[in-house]
Amino acid sequence: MVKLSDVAALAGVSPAAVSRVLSGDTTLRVSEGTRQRVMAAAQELEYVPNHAARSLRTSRTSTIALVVPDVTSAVFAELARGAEDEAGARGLAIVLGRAERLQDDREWLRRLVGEGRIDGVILQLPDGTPPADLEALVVQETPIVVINSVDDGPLSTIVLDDAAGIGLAVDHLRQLGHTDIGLVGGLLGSATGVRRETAFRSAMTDAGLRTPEGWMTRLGYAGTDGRAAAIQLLESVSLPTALVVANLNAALGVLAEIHARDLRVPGDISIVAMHDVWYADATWPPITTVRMPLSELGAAAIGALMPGASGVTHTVINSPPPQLVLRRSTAPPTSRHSVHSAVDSKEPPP
Amino acid sequence: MVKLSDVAALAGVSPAAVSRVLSGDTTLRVSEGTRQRVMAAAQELEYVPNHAARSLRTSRTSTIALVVPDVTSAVFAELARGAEDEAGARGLAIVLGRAERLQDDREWLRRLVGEGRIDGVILQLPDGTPPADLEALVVQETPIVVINSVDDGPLSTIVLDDAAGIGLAVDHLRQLGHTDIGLVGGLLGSATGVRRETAFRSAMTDAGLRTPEGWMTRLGYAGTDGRAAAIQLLESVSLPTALVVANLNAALGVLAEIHARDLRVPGDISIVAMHDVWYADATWPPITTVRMPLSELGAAAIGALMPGASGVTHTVINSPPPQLVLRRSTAPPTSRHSVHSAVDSKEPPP
DNA sequence: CTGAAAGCGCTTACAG
DNA sequence: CTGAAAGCGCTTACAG
Repeated sequence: MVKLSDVAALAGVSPAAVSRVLSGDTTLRVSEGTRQRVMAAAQELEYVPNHAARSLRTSRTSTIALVVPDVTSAVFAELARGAEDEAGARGLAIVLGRAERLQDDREWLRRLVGEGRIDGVILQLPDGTPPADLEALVVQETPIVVINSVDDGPLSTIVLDDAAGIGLAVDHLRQLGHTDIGLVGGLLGSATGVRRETAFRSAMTDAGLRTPEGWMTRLGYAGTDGRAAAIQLLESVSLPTALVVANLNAALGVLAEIHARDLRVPGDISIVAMHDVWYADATWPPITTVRMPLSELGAAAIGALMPGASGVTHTVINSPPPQLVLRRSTAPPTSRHSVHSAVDSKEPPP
Repeated sequence: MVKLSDVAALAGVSPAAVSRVLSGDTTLRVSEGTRQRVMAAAQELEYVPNHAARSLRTSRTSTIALVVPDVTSAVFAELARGAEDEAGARGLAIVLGRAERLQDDREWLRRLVGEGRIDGVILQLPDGTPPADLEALVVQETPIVVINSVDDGPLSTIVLDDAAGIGLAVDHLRQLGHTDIGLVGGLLGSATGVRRETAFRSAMTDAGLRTPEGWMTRLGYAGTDGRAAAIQLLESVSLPTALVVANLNAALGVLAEIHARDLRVPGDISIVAMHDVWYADATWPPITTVRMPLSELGAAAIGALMPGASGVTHTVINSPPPQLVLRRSTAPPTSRHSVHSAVDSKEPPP
């Protein structure tokens, strides 16, 4: 490997001068002639600075850890792309980690940080992580930003504008004429799940509608969770004419169960799901979704870890705003449901 | 950060002694008493060696780059898990990269290597990468292993046992009584696609069956590719009673198109797909798949980059062997197809 | 405007 | 059996 002193020798200057020229200079204390010679020499030798040496000297690693609970989740791919692009633009590398490790091997992140291998951590918490586990992370002096999970607490957070996204979904169904709308929600204890359910309730209230408790499930974001939710919902006495599904993964399960019962989407029931991923367009019918700014979330997370960023902040990403991606899983309700059945299903005591 | 000399001071020995004790010692030239004192001191101070310093000294980084074309692909998640577990066990970190970057920014990998940030590269090539691009990678002295793509050439390769997987799928359909079997294949120019098509042809031949060219498509692995393939297939004069789909992603698209035409799976047509991913169980009907040892592939790739590994090798992962995951998309053919229609569709010249 | 020197925190021949 | 010393390749006060 060619090193600084090689370039210096070729350019006829000291290594220090080369270092200064190549790093863009602090106070530009180099003559133009010298600068030219140095640049030419570096180019000719294809000089690339050694990362370990630089890191040892500066205590900066230009590396960020991206820790997520589930690489197969609907949100990961786009999130990772946003983070990667931003990282690339800043010359940072991204180290991948699974959030399970935080539990399986509590030393893992601590070791990564302790070894001085990373400048910061982007962390998406598994649903329902207790606040105590958050506190445990805070001790490390490495900056951490928690994404797509909690939106307050002792660590910096960045979340999506869940209220806007859910609002869009509800509005869409309203405009189609639906009044009986159910929610397939996230797991009880999921921070995004809570935000989305709250947003759903308030959007319904704003529209002058009510949703019986029986039309809202909280079983989680996975495909099987959606299937379980659909089983539960479809056994209600009365059915909603439309469902807002808080995550596209769950929507696949919902769709499967509806098919299994020989009901029709959107004929018997309309579906809108949060997050737009390729397979929303590869199901039958293709699913109408709300596209959320996930790559922007990823990019913002990188930004939040840069030296400039100050203290603990709580950010909501709402640019570009959530966008409805219209496909074929939503349509006006059919006349089968002629009665406005949105009433509280208060069951009599047994 | 506590450093080696701090531990040495507390233990009353030289830094050199601490280094030797902590690194497991070369020739164990330390008295038991000293070793105990050193270990105790390191533990008490929670000493973690600085990675940059060690890396600068040893020229090893304990970091592997994992470069893939598509994080949303059916194979990525499990592959990454296998690689990550193996890496974790060896104390390595994994840096994520997208294969697009190899084209967009040809400097990227070169820079990563040049900076001395990685010990090796695991690379899954985008379908149809020309061999010349492979040669370009070989110049770097950092070990590279190409996975899940080509199975020979100037770089080390690791692939799945595609022939065994496809054989399993064909056998399953045969046992159900199918004789008219089509193939939804990978992109023309996809190395795995070619292997799977070859395997399909030979499995059919072994079974004494023939598949007309019109029942074999080569449009790619994505969901939309599967949809396009289904459109093409379903417009044949005669239809096969079953399809082997070379990738689960494409199978979603196939399923969607079949639904769109109001045909039934498996009533009208059976489907088996390669790769078992969560959404195979979240569609309707759930899709029968062939599970391939992807996490083992990931782990093997890490192993292939370790110092012990010698020279260019070409490996096929076949343990555990591919496994049929029976779901509801396959069934015996219905009597509708009474005639063995597997004949070459040699069209007359126009 | 530029160079000589120190030092980041390790590891490892080389002595003793 | 253990220590003193050199050096990995940088960056950056400090001189001049």
